[in-house]
Amino acid sequence: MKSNLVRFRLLRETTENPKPRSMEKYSPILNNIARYVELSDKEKELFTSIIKTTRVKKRQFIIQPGFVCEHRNYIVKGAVRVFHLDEHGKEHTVSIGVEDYFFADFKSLINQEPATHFAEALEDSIIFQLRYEDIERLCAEIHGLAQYFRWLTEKAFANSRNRIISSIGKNSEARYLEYAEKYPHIVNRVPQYVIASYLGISAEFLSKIRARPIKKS
Amino acid sequence: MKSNLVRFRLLRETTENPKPRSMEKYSPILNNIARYVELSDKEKELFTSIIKTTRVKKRQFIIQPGFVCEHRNYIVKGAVRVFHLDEHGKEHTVSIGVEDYFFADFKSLINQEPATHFAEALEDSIIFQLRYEDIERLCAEIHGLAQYFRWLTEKAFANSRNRIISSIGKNSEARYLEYAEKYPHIVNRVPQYVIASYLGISAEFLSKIRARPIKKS
DNA sequence: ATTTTTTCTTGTCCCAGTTCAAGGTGATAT
DNA sequence: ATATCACCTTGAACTGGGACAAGAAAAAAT
Repeated sequence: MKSNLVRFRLLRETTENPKPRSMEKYSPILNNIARYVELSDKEKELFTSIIKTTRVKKRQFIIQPGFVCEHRNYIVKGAVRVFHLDEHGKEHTVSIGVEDYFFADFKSLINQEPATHFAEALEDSIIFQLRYEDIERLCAEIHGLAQYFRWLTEKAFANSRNRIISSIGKNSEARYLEYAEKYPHIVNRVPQYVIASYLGISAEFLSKIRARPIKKS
Repeated sequence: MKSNLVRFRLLRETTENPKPRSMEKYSPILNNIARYVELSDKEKELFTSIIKTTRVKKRQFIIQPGFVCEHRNYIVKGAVRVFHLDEHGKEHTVSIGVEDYFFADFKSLINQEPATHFAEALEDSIIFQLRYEDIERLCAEIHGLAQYFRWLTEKAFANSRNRIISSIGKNSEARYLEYAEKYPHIVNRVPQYVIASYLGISAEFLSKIRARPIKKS
């Protein structure tokens, strides 16, 4: 935190001939950005200067209800799920992500209000964390970055619509098969009860679906 | 279409002393923008110059499957729903909006691919239509506008997450009561079968829920 | 005003998916 | 190696909500 600020100030003071920090570390997220917009070297420096790298162990929480979700989180390595605990103590998984995926309690993040969701590491993971205010400040400054996050969110929003259609339009088996086809790399990497709670069915019933005659995983 | 281009060109040529077109007409959407960002008069001129006003009758389609969703649509007056027809011929309403609401088949819009959804006027309505490329061009030019649409989409995305949680976490009655409390102005304005198909339940069952002892609408 | 269309209600029957319970399997730790 | 924990499977009994059918009521058209 403090060290981020210092690093940032140093960068600004050596604008003429910035000593380039090692950038390979950030190539995953920079490549993601490059798919949408082109940033100058200086903008990349600025952007990477706000990144905090966090290492978490399997089953560790990155976001917890009651605490404001301060960061937009990017998975460099590992797997994370975001879920919600309802009044009956049942878990409802909102998102499951692996490498090259952003996650947050977005309602908490954009309103800077207490979170209602958990984010839990499903494996030992490496996370890039971007503070909310740092992103806002940079988006105000760097037009390309505002565009990047705009497109990113529009894509996420469109996907989310798709998911609503599936969840109210299709039955459990269809939803599972759709998911398994769309995310084959996830379906065999995370526990089944997580997939079940993402699809909105009980773990037991998912097991029964998978045991069905043809087209089991 | 053609006429928009002409108008736009005229504006650019008279930059020094732009003859202000009447802006009252656009105040609903400009007020919406003003809640997030401040645009200069010139930017407002530019923005409103891409707006096409469309009048639709009740039951008319604004978006249809197979056609690319060219516009981001804003409801000035009236009510519109976006829905999807599944393989069994059942309707699934994705969004219901009244005044001061944006709608589109967002997947079609942002990928500029054929739509899979209908948008249908639930009342005689007045719609502002913003072409996809016009918005993209203006967002590239006007930083504030990119920020506006970024924030707008982030809010919509966060809401959409909420809805997923409700749809997989709560039962029909809870979903209906939540909806009725959140959108009281909509629940008594649009047909019940539309609400039902939005909540993912049959029209018959919604009727039964409403007939339940306490807390009927 | 009366006919037609659209929307809403109510009843009966049935099935997809839940809950509870108990046992199995595979990983991790000691 | 064996005990523990995490995860998965299978079964039996139950239930929320769907499908169908038939009518009532409200709105729109003539």
